[in-house]
Amino acid sequence: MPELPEVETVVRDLRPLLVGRRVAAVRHGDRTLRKPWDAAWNAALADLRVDAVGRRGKWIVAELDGGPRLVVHLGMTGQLTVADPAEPAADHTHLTFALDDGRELRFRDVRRFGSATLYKDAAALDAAFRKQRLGPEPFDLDPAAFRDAVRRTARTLKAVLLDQTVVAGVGNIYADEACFLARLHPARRGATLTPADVDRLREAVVSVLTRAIAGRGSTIRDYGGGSGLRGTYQDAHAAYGRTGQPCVACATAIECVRLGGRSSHYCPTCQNDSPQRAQRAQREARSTG
DNA sequence: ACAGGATCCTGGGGGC
DNA sequence: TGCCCCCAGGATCCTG
Repeated sequence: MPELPEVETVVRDLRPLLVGRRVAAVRHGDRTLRKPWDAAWNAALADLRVDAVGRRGKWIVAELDGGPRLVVHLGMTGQLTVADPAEPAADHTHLTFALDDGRELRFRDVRRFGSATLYKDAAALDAAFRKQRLGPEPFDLDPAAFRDAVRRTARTLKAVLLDQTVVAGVGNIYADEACFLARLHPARRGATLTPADVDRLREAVVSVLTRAIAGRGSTIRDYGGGSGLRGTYQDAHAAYGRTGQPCVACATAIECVRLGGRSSHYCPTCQNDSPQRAQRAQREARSTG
């Protein structure tokens, strides 16, 4: 579920509640997550203080004193919240970290596509990110490198934007929103884009993510920030989830197709990359190398 | 090598 | 009401 803006919101909410706190105890359920929680980590975490809470792509990273890194991925339905122990834990709460101030950090994930992992130090975490070839943050994208990555592939723009090795943090909502803003059809093939097209796409990604963070992300169904508060950016969506509704720019009905196994929403007028136009763009792309 | 589909899991909503 | 099918903010493995 959560993409970069939602993960960033969770991090910002949790940071003041967690930094400086120590882990008093860890409890875990018996249902396995995408990566199983190792029971040995319960003892490894005991008494460690949280020094920092951050994010890399869609991964939440808590830095603990002495070096260990607790890394959480929310998958589709994950929720990470701080709660009072008196408040009953919701179904599908898999991990509970009791804190030294009497509160609890809870990880809940209905579909169990998420994970929580403890790395022994920063180097071990870096190695894991390198192994999965996690790409750059959208805000740090090198324009030339992004042009190369997009124009080198025959995949659709939708697939490229969802590829975490190209850019980290973009998911289904913001891929559609970025394509809309850049006026590029999500089914367009990367290799058919001009350098200017790719630059426009990169700027659209940054713009959409920045505005979504300011709106605390998009709540479609499960997502809430670190305190369970809903996001607001769903109200600003121009494409995602708006099938059949009028385009905010031209009033044409938004259409939906399946790309890379994901629903992809677009305006057939504003994002009308006709075959002729795509071919022309491809010729230009070849001639400019 | 690369692109695209299947798969993991649970729950909610729509149609009959 | 019940059932069945489809859908869902993701990542990874497998196939052609």
